[in-house]
Amino acid sequence: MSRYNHREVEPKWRERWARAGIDRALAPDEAKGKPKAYILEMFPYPSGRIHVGHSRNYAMGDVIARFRRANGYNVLHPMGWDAFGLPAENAAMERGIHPKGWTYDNIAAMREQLKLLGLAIDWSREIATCDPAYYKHQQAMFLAFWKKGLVYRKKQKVNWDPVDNTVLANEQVVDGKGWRSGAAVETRELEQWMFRVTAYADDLLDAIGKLDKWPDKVRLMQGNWIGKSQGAKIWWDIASFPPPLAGEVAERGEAGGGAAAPAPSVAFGDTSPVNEGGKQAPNHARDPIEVFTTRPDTLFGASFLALAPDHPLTKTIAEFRPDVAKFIADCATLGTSEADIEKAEKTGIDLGVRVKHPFDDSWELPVWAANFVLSTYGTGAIFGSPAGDQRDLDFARKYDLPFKPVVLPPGADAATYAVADEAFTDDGTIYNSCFLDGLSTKDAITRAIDELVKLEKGEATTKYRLRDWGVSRQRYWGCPIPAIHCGKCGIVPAPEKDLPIQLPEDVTFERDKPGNPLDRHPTWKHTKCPQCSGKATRETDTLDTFVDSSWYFARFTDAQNPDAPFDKKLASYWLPVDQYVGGVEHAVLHLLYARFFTRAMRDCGYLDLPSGEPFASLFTQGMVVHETYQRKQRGLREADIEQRSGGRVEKTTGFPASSWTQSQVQGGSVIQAPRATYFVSPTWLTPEEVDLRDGSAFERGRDIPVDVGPIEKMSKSKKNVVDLDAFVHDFGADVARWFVLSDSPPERDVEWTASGVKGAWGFVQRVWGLVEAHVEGSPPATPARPEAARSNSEGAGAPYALRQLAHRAIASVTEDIEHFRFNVAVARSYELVNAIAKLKDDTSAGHFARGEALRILAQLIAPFMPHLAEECWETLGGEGFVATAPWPKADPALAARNTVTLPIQVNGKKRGEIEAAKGAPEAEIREMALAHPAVAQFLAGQSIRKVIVVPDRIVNIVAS
RNA sequence: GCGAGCGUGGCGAAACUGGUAGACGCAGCGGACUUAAAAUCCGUUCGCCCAAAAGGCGGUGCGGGUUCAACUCCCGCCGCUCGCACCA
Repeated sequence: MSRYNHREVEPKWRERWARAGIDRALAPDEAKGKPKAYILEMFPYPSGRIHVGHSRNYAMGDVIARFRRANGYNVLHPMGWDAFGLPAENAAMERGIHPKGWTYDNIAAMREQLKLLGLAIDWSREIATCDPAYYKHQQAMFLAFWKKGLVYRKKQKVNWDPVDNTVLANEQVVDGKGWRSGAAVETRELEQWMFRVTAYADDLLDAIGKLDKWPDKVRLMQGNWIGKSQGAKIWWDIASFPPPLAGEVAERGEAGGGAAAPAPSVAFGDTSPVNEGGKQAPNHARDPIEVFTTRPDTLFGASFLALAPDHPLTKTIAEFRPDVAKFIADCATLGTSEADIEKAEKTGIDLGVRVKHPFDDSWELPVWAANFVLSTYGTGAIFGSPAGDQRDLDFARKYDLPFKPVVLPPGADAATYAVADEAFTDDGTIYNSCFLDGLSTKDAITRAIDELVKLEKGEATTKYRLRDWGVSRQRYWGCPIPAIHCGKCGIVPAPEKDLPIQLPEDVTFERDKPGNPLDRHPTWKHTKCPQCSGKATRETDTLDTFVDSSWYFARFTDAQNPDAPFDKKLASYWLPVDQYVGGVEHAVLHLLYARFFTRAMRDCGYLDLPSGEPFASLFTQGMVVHETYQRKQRGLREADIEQRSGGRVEKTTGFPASSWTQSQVQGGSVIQAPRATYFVSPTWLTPEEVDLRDGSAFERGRDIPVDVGPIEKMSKSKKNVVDLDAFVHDFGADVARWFVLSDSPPERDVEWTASGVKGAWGFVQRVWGLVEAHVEGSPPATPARPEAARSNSEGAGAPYALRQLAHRAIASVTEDIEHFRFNVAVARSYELVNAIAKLKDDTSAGHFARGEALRILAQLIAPFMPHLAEECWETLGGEGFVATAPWPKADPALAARNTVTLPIQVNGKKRGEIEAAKGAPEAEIREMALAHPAVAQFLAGQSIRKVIVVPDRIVNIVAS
């Protein structure tokens, strides 16, 4: 018996598959009635090298793709590269190489690595988003969106990442820090290119309900992100300004402020003004204050208005009131991290302004500025209704503002009910509220809005947390935005015939010169205005790379089309993606943008896809995690680290690291390590550099003890990665694939361990051993007797039992793959192998059963371990490729159980078992159960009160 | 704070719409083969009681409940993970 040699077998089959072209997706007219299946894994960023952690995602998609193909589907399973992005520029700065060279080198290396895995990918459709042949179409699409009014420019406060020197979308800011750099995000005012995602806010939200093959978690996250709330806008008329300032403020207001620039240009005719914010400057001194609320029913409980610190009126007042100016400044220094928000006290300042209550002209309320009001949500102004909102109540108590309850909790007595320290925020009955008295919360909301509309003091409205997507990035390595700035004509679209607008290759990257190399380029941006032919400059911002990944799945349907992003018919045939596989980290960003983009493409005529949904089914897989290792440093000890911020002291235990800098310490808190003068940055070691023996870890070859750190997601930075090439060389791609799918449910993380690898390796050898033994063993003297092959219920004996088990394995594995229970499918395969190994029967019946079971096994493991399966299939005399052989069908007669083992319980405890024919009548079962000796013994001296027979399941006898 | 998910042997985990808890793998233990080891194969492995077997008792984070029957359903806690977060 020879050892299975993956080093020969694996490349051999990959070559044969490639030569036969079995992975190519068929054109719709070639498919001849085959249903289509578009299987896609989130495409990788070409960061350098692939490690085994990446392989899980692709292995899962590949199992599904191969399974669908075996089941007669026309499968599209493509691969490409999300190739624009910052790491390329950082590499350029660090190593003086060009981002393009770096990216394409990485792509070449990673393509070879992916091929090593034996994935059934149609490589003829490979794309890279940095290829002008790709981004040309993206630029054209940008122009089409622009024409449709889905693109505009806006001067707005943006999230500025001071490390990456670029703007971030709201979705890219996590806990006040850049999602990539981790640096605290600053606020800047910049002219931005925007995508009007909010145009689809309602549809994006409603359609979530139809995405029933998406994880609930992701649907929930998207719903929260869009954050729809229905309520009312209310306009509060100004009653008075504080006397000394009133005249002055009113006068300034009269002058119109002049802050907002006039709209400079209109592109594509009147339908789509490219600049927003060019409206008539509001007069903050006279215009009513607009407030958003979801609870207009509590209007009679209002006791104050509160404005955001950066609300225009607050700013206006601040010009005359140093204390208000100081308040604004104080609020600005406050951090935005969760810890800061939690600790920050609610503070405010009376602006001296008074407004009239919309329902009662004589009722005047004070206007405050308050730090807890957000300028970015709603209108940046609220009315405080302390009895019905905890925050308002705290605020009112602190500043001695009045409050009265207006919502009576169910069952409470109006005469005695009072609000103390807890606001009542639920629904109830309205009282103390004039014409709303006696109404339920729900009815009162409607009634209040009706009244507001009648008085022209407000209207019903819907607010979203979702905001438009700012796509401008001040970076080089991205898709150039096809727009031209002309002194005369304003901002005009680049002519379509000039696309692609290509990135110049002769650019410089210097660490000390932040900013955009495109902007610095001596000639690139200078061009002619397409309208007046005068001197003009190109837009030097590039598109957020999330734009690139928002439509790549559509490009795959027609990847090499030079004239269009894709053929409408082809895209309509393949889309939506039937199975999308990727990490949860994209639950909001990428998936939301892609959903927006698909709708926009549909509405611009690119696609026939009524739903606008790109991904019919989504699976979010868990990561591969691994222990981390750190070199022990002399003098480095664990220490208690005190972190003070505000009045609170938090103690943590850890290693003080020199990489901690003040800027990473939020809000002026101080990190102290009481005994520590030994700040040492950790030196991470790769698993290869570490020897594990006797439960301790040592640096390989040097016998220096190593600290074993927490188990974390495999990542380059922590070095806890296992390189794919080396692993495949040592153990083979099949072992890697099998292992990442076997140990944990796919949605959960799986820990990469040496013992797990050993198990997978052992399985490969065992399967091969059985196949070889079967083929080499002396064939039985007589040919298989007919009864061995018969698939009816008359069979008996060990060979027949094996046949039954094999056919049950088919049924089970098929179900398991359908439901993404790969770990269970793996367990079933082990059971089958165990059973095959156990059959010691050299008769022709045994031989026949073993051969059949082995062929079934080869087919069942083919999606997981395609190389091994192929080698076994061939050795067993299977026809063609196992990869393209039709998926086995379980013979119902064999898979079905004709007898069942029924446990007999007495009072819920198992006391015996009986064998009964499947579907045997209840009365018969009952007799058998009561006759069971052990059961009878338990029943002695008791009277039977009830016998429950669950057909083919269980018998429970209730006795006392 | 709000929302979601999870909690099962030494470990990763199974258990279909409530019906034999711990399939399968790893590690462990015992054995075979070997001069020996590795590899491979066979057996065994939730805990407790009993000399052993047969058998019994307990057992799915904790406390209650529904049910003939609960890992599964309901109520109340505890713990962990993730997401959102001063959202008006």
